[in-house]
Amino acid sequence: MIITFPDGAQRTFENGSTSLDIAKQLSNSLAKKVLSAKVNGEIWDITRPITADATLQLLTWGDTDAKRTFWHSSAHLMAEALESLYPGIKFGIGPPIENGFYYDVDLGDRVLSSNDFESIEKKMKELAGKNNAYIREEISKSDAVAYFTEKGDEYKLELLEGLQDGDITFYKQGNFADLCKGPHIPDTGAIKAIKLLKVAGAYWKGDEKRKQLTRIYGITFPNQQELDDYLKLLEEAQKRDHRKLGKELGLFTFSDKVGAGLPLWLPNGTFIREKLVDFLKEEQIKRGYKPVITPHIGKKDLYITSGHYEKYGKDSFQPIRTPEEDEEYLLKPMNCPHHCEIFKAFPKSYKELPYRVAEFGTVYRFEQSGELHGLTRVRGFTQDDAHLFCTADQLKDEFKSVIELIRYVFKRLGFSEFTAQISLRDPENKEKYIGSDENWEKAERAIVEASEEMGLSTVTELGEAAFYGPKLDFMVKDAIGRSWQLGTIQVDYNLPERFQLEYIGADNEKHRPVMIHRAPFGSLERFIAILIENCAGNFPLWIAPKQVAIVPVSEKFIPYCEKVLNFLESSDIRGFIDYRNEKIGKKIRDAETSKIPLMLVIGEKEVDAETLSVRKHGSGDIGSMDFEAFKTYFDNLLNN
RNA sequence: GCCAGUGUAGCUCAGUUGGCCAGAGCAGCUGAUUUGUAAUCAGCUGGUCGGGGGUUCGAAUCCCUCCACUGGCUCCA
Repeated sequence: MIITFPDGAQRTFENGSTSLDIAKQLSNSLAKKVLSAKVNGEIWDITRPITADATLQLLTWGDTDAKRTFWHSSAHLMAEALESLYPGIKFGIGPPIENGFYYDVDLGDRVLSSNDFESIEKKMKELAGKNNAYIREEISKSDAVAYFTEKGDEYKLELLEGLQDGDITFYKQGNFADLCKGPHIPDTGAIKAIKLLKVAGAYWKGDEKRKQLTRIYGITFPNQQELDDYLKLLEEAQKRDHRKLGKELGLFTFSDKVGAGLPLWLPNGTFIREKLVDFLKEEQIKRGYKPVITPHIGKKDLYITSGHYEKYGKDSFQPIRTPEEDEEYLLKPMNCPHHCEIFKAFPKSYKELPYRVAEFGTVYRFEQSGELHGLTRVRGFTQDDAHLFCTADQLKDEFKSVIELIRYVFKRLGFSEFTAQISLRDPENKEKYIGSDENWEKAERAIVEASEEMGLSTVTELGEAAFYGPKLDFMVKDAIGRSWQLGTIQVDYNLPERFQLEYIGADNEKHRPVMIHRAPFGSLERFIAILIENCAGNFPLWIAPKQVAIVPVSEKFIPYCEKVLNFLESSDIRGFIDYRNEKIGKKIRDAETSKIPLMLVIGEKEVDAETLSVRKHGSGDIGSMDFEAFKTYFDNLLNN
């Protein structure tokens, strides 16, 4: 048979050779490293015979697919260890994930905590040391059902229900057999370094109405060094956690007395926040947005009209009642209903479209208690919200303009790594969505084309659209790899309908506008959280609350420092003098730990020569320069 | 909301199987020191051990409950 390699090279091998055989013939060192193989585009066990001409790519640890194979096999190894330690437990699913793997198990009445990790890891290492082979076995559905019936594992039986006879495989290693389509590494011996990371509850099939299983997360590596490096990386990431830095840098805080999920912005955090708001306000005005302001509450009726009350009313903060008339008001969970009323305040002509109203609107949502998380998931937050009312024909251009804005914002704030996701409706379930087919097609096409024309690389997800329209979301990862949605652009056919929004067209007839919700930051809280983690607290110079620390060598030089401060102020540079009676090393250390971008050390030399001795955060002494040179240096950093 | 874990001074953490008046470092305050590129020295202040209830002669430590936080699950207009 002829095997074609990724570089296009072709070689003949004996029919029935496995990928491992082939690897051995190519190079012994390669054969030792290969974990799985892509045969005709499908990931296979390397011990599985290839029986016809095929394309073959040998996968080693560096390949994501090989890692997945390795971790999938590790999940089986953990399952084997668990079964041997806790006989009679039942298994859900145990897949590889981005970093490691997990297995969902039903432990019966047993409770597992991280205290048990050590004994499980020990057992896993013991089993791994046996070099047991992972053996693939095709099995009939009836035999598979019989096996798990005998074992009493209702979860596996439920999984079997969804599988076709003839399409079912088991993998066995040691004393453990699992329903699994594979592939796996050849044997457990390759798994050298093992670390269990966390336990969590996870609903069976992700359904909160069903039983909660115990999910155990772990990660494994082919050698100890890789594991150590990984753990080190996690540790480093934790230092960037916005909750930690927020405390250390005095950005924000929470108080039990005020309430969970209700952030209190401290002066430094407020400074950054206001810088961002001013920046975006200015950019929006340049792009034809009109700032508006609406109240924090609105009558219940408003949200009955918008439909939010029906969908979220029970799970929201409950209505506030007026003392006498017994009217009910809700804390606003969204700005759009108010903005719809703004649109309706005066009759609109097609000549006024697109009509763009923008508001930094604070909203309140009763998030589930287990969901609250630092600034990324809170109960009171401010959206950089705007609503664009336009005609269907204007959709695409509006989208392009918002994409441009979001990319500009991300660029200015150093978000180089983000993903853009287009969420379209599920073509199988069109009845789940509001709005006509024609409108949906128009809107979806507008999003796809706008993204293409802007050169934005996107992933498209079918069925992820909101019920009221398709959307485009921008996601950025936090310090520990969780992905958060920041910027968003959403088309809405629902609210214009519910609020009976209209404009007069060129034909002198009434028409319904389309509405776009959009927010480049998403929420200021979440955006700033991710910003903190992205820059590790070293904010871009233009938003740093304090830009320059003036550090006198002794108090004799304070008059000169004040002259320096005056100069900074007249140059629009935010400086302050460290007047404390401390040694110079201490003052520098404090400025470094509080991540002040620049320090000016002032002593006798500087006074005599009318210069400044500049020190940059993280880089140390830069050297001395005169006032004007410093200004130039600063401006360069500012515009970077 | 669910599962598991955690909660000691403003911050980071000690506090052995329940047993003197609950400790340290940093921060803060006072004083000395006048300093040349990441921590000067000394003294002092500061805690209803998350809240409430219980067991006990005795609880930071054991039990119950509520609250908050951490990691997941579900949710996220």
